[in-house]
Amino acid sequence: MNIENALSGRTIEAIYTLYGASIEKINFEKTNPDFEGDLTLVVFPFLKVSKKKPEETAAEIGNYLKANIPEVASFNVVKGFLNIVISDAYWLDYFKSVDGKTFINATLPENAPTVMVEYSSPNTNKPLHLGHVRNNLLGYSVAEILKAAGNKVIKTNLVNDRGIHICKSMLAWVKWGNGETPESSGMKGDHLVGKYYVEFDKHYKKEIGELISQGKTKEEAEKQAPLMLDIQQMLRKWEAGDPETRKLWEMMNGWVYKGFEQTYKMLGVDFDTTYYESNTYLLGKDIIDTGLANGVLKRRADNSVFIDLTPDGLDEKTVLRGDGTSVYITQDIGTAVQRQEQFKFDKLIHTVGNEQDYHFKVLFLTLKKLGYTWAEGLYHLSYGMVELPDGKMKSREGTVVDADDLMQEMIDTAKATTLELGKANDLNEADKLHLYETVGMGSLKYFMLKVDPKKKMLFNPAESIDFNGNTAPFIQFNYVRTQAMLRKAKSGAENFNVHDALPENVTMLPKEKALIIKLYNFNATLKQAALEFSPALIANYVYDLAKEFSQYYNETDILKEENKELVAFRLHLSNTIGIAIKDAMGLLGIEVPERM
RNA sequence: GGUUUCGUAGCUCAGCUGGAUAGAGCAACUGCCUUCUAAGCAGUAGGUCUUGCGUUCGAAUCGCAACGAGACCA
Repeated sequence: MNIENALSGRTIEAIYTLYGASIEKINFEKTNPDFEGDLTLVVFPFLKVSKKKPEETAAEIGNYLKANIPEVASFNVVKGFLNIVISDAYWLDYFKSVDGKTFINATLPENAPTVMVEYSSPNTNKPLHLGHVRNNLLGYSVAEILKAAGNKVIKTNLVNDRGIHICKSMLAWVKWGNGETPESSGMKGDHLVGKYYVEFDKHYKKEIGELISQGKTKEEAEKQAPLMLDIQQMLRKWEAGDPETRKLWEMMNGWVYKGFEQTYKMLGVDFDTTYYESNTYLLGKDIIDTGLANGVLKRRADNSVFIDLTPDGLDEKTVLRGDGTSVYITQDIGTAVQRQEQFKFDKLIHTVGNEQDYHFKVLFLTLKKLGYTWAEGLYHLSYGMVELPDGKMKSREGTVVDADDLMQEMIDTAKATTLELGKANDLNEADKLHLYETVGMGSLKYFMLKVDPKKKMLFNPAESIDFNGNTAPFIQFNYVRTQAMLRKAKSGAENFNVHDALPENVTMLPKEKALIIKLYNFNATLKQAALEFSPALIANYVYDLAKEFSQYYNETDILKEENKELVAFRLHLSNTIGIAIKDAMGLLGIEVPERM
C-alpha cells in the first residue's frame, strides 16, 4: 500500500495507454510547498512521446491517474508539473496503522545479512580526542542505523596496543615517572600515559636539537638520538616476549583501558568484540605465501613481496618487507580473512578517516586479487577530519581538543543553561544530573552527526556548541512538549490514555497532514541512511520533524480544543511524533529526557 | 609533481540519483510569555551557488578547464 509505487506503476500504464510508449522507471517527487499537492510528476521527459504541450500531457496523465487510483483526490497542472493531491483518507489510514507504535522493527528478518562495523580503533598511548569522538559517534550510529534497517550488526573495535609509539610512553614513564600511577596522581589512566607520550617527545626533540648542533643532518639526528635507539631496543624486547617489558606494557595498557572504558561509557558507545593488534600483528604472512604461490604476488630482488596494482591505476604495493617483517597492510589482510572465517560477514565496514582512503582502496583491491570473493562486501566508511579554526589537531604538540574535557564542558554548559532558564527545578538531584548529561552529550553528538560524514568539519572551541536552533536540545525540547501534554491530558479532565482508540472521522489541518507525511517518510529516510551510511540524513529528518511539530504546537490548540475528538486525535498525533523523535534520536545515540 | 575530496548567505550546514521563485540554524534587527514548557513562534534583512565553457526543454546538481582549500603518495 505504498502510494509512490501505485503512482509510478499507473503512470507507466498511462503513458503506454495514451501514447503507446513504454517507460521503465518513473519518479515522483515531493511537491514544492508553494504549490498545492503532495507528490509531483515532471512531465517534460514524456513530451517526445506525447507530442503534445506540457500542460496537455500533464492533464491527460492526471486524468488517467485520478480515474484509476482511488487515493488520488485531485490534481493540478502548472507548466510541465503535474501536482497530485492524495486524499486525506489515505493519510489518516496510514496514521492509524502507525499510531502509538515504534518506527523501528526490533526483530530481524530470518535472512538478515551480517554486517561488522569496526570503529574507534584507538591507540593506547594517548587519550581520545575530538577526532576520535567523531569516529566513535559515527561508527556507533551507523551500526544502530544498519541494525534498524534489518541487518545483524557486530560492532567491533581494533585496539592498536603495540608498536613503537606505545614504547615511547613506556620508556618515558620508566625514565621520568618515579613510579607514578593513576591512583597516586589522581589522573585518568589514559591521560597519565598520554602525559608520558608528550614527555618523550619533548626529550627526544631536545636530543635531536643537540645532535644537529653537533653537525648532523636532521635525518641522521632523528635516527641516532639515544632515546630513539632505546625505544627500538624496547620494541625488540617486547617482540621477543621479555617478561619485564611485557609486564610494564600490560600495566600501562591496563591503565589506559580503564580510562577508555569511562570515555566510552560517557560517549554511550559499546562493542560486541574487541581485537588487539598485539594478537593480530603477525597475521597475514601465510596468505602472502599462498599469494606468491599462485602468482598474484611477486618477489623483488631485495626479497620484499609486492602486488602490482598499476593496471588499476594504483601503484606497486609492498605487502611484506625484505626481512620478512609485516607492513600495515599485511596484518590488515590477515585480520580481514580471520574475521570472515569467524563471522562469515556479508559486509565489513571500516570507520576510518579519509586520510586513509588510498590505503583501503589498495587493501580491498589486493584482497579481491587474492581471490576472496567476499572482499566485495568491504567498505571504507571514510569521514572528514575535524579541524580547529587554526588548522589540524596534533597530539604530539598538544593542540588537541581532549574528548573527556570536551564532554565535561558540554555537560557543564547544559547545567548552566538549565539553571539560567530556571528549568528542571522540580527534579531531584539524580534526575538533574542525568538531564545535564542528556542535554550536554546530546548537543555534542548531534553537532557532530548532523553534518555529512564525508565532509570535513570545523569545530570552534571558543564558541561553545549552541543549544538553540538546529540542535539536540531543540529536538529534545519538542519531545518533552509531547510528553508534558500527554501527562497533563492523562491526569486532567481529558483523562486521555495513549491506548485509547483513535477517533474515526476527523478533519485534518494542513499542518497535521504535513506531519503525517513526515512520519510516513521515516522508513524511507532510515533506508536511505543505511544505504549511504549517513546518520546526517536521520539528523536532518528529525530536526525537520521537530521543527514542524514546534510550529504546529504554537499555532494549534491541542488540549484547549473544544472538540473532544480533535483533542484525542491531536494527542495521538503528538504521541506518535514523540515516538518518532525518540526513535530517530536513538539511532544517533542521543537520549531524550521526559522533562527539561 | 601525481592521486583524491571539496568550494552554496558574514559564520556553520541542508539541498538525494538534473526540475518550479536555492533552504535552515547562528549572528543582526522587529514583534509575541496571566495561555498545552519561550531551549520556543512569527517576521525583516542577507546569494553572480568560486569562475568560464559545454551537454539539456531545463544545471547549485552532469562533463571539461581554470582558480582556491584539504588529505594521501613521492
